[in-house]
Amino acid sequence: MKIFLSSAVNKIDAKGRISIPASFRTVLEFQGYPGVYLFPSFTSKSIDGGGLELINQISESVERMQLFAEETDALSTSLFADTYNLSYDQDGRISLPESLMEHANLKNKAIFVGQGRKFQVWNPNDFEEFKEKAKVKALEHRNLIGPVGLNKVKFEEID
Amino acid sequence: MKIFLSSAVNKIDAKGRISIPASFRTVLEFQGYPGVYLFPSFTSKSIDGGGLELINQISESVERMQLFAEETDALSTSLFADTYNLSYDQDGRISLPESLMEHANLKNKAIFVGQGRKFQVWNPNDFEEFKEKAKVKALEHRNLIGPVGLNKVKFEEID
DNA sequence: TTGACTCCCATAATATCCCATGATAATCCA
DNA sequence: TGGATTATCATGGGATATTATGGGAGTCAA
Repeated sequence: MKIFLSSAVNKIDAKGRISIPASFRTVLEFQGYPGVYLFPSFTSKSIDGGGLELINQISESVERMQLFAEETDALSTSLFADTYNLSYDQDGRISLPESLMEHANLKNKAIFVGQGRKFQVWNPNDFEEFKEKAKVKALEHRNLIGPVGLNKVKFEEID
Repeated sequence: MKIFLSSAVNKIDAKGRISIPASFRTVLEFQGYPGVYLFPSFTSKSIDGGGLELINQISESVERMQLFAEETDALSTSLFADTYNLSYDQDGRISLPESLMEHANLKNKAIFVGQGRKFQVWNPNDFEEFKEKAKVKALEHRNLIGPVGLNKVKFEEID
């Protein structure tokens, strides 16, 4: 499996540890590194996460931008300054940095949400709220998605 | 056989397992991966399912959408967050995640319905109901399908 | 020494593996 | 061709592996 799929609610224990879902760990290790990259989402009260692939993509796009503008220094600074590379223990757990916990409003539970080439970590309640809105938006743009939920098939006679 | 055809009612056992019809497994394996992708249907109380081809189409669609950055998060969330990649055991059984069981109102039986490039999983009773309504609609749009009763039919994708 | 962080082990719940069975469909062969 | 043998399939259940999670003990630094 090469992409982050499905979602799971896990507990944050008394020591501040939380298990990364096993299926997510499989993807991370498939990408060649036993660790995870986390940073605060720009657009929501959640944490963006991924593996080597994600961080490489980000690095590359930042470098491309820096060829053209000096102001991107600010961007890359804030991007990389708040990005953490955490390795998990043999049971697959990490302890989240305080600043990320705060940004995503995490208490004692968190939901890991697969998003294809990356994933997000949310406060479960906040995520429910977001998901409702997301569903509406997705339906609005459903025609752009393609065959999901539709059978775009043409029937044609053969002689 | 390359497409999902016909339908079958199977049992959900005490452990929550259900057999994927053998003919469906043949299609899935033809697509190159021993697993199935399932997600709640946008438009009905059923589960949409397919193989690698389906998930690749979805992934590609999301990639294309990168242009519309602000919608991307919402879209990829509603597409990937509830999508499960389940591999079946050597007897061809999977155990359905709670959230899918709930969405499709599944208890101890489910019907697998072939739909060409994908398939659906329904509560058998709900499906009967749906079929009645579908029949009415089909009659209304009969002119779009062509002569009913023809057996030489070609399925062709539309892009 | 205190607190933060690992490493390691225990455990309960769940998922998966493996084998058995009965039913049905497919094949074979005299 | 018809009857018997083989495959295939859905399903049940015991045994084993995996997963998330709790907690003890050791390490390190201030």
